[in-house]
Amino acid sequence: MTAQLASEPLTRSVEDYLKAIYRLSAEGAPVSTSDIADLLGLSAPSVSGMIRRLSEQDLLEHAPYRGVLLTAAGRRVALRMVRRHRLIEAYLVKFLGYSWDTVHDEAERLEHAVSEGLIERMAEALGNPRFDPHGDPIPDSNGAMDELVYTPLTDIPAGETAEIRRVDTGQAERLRYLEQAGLTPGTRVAVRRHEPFHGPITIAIGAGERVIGHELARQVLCVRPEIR
Amino acid sequence: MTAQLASEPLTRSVEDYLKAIYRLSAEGAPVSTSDIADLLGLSAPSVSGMIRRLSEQDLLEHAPYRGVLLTAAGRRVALRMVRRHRLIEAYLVKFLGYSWDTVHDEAERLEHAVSEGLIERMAEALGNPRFDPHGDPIPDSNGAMDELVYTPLTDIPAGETAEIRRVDTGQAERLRYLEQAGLTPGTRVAVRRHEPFHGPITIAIGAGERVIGHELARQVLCVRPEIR
DNA sequence: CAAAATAGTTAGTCATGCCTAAATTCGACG
DNA sequence: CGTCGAATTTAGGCATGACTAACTATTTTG
Repeated sequence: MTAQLASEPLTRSVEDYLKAIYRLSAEGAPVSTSDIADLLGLSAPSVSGMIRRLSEQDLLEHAPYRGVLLTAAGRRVALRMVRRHRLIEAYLVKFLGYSWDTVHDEAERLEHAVSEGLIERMAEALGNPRFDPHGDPIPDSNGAMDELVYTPLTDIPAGETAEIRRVDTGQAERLRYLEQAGLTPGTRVAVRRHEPFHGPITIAIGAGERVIGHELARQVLCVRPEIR
Repeated sequence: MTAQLASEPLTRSVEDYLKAIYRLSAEGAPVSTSDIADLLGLSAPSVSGMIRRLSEQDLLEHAPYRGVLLTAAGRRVALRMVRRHRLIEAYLVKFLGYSWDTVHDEAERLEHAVSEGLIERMAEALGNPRFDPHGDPIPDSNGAMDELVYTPLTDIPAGETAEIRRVDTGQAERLRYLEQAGLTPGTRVAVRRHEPFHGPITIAIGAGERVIGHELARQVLCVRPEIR
């Protein structure tokens, strides 16, 4: 257990870097300087400098010219920020009338300012939810969280909306089709109509509508924007 | 009207200085460098430096060796912070189970992080209160606020608590008595018992109890910790 | 496989906001 | 009216965290 006794307080910058690196290391691969710079909107040398400071504090490991990986301590900080962010979003949507798509910026600032005690009170007021309004899992105070449960587009009831998360096909032809149709991860769609007997389904996306065959739609994996 | 169009964003420090200066200028007199330094826990040279920067931005006026006064723009910023602070305290007490005396630190950090929109949503959820849990008036979004209404200690019902705000006597003997009894502005007391026919009243203060004559108690002015 | 393109790092600068030490100013008092 | 002491300001330094310019390592490609 890597204890982190009596560490000096983390700055807002440090928290943002660690959260960004956590997000970028979903694949388990080392994270590049320029990916961090792009995500945070900073110059590459600024990131290089911060990487040095963070690795001196054992929050990440740096192989020069190769990239960085979070240490256990760094991941702990990142997961604490993820928990804060997602709980704040859930709270603002449930109790203060924010909508799904407007909470992000507010949470981005608040996550650095709330105390541990306030976060736990908010969690309790929400009934200790395990997922946020975007369907993303909320880590518990130890950093453990549920896996995301993806729902195929075919299983989203007509009239509901969902966000595309993963496309479960390797066929280039299908990927190309989905791409030009705008059906990429991160896109929100509303399901309009299911034809019976495993027929095509009609969805609204942005301004227009699309009709998707059942077989392809089964490979479009979504999350639904509910607080569960 | 001193417009403040397209000003650069204010830092947390700047907001804290302006709020402190506002608090210290209750009398309308210029505020001294050392009073600001004491209140914020900073060295006098640090305050001197910040005063220079703030007066360059026309947030305050500085007469060297004489003290500072807020400009209209500076007062506007200060009142916005006061509004935020008091609304946040009220919100945390009403909706998240904080007690009167533990909200301050949390509000102190949050007041710099919440957006204008969130503050207004919180105000609305509270029913646009005009006073915070300490009885202090909450400025409206234009900076206007009600005067504090003081209640004489004699008018606080038995069983209730109040905070002493002002002592309305100039008699040194009485002031000395109140001082040694611990009955100074800022002290919280609980009223235990009123003797009939304008007799003395018994109050609890800290650990012990005191019995105060009716005439003197009438001059001890309080506010009551309710959200009105 | 070498050169060009790309990615990453080092060097040096700047703004903010804090500090201590050393002047300076003001006001009071003999 | 001069001197002493307290308050204030100036001078100079430091940490954080950003930037640009210049250099170096790696990867891609003809």
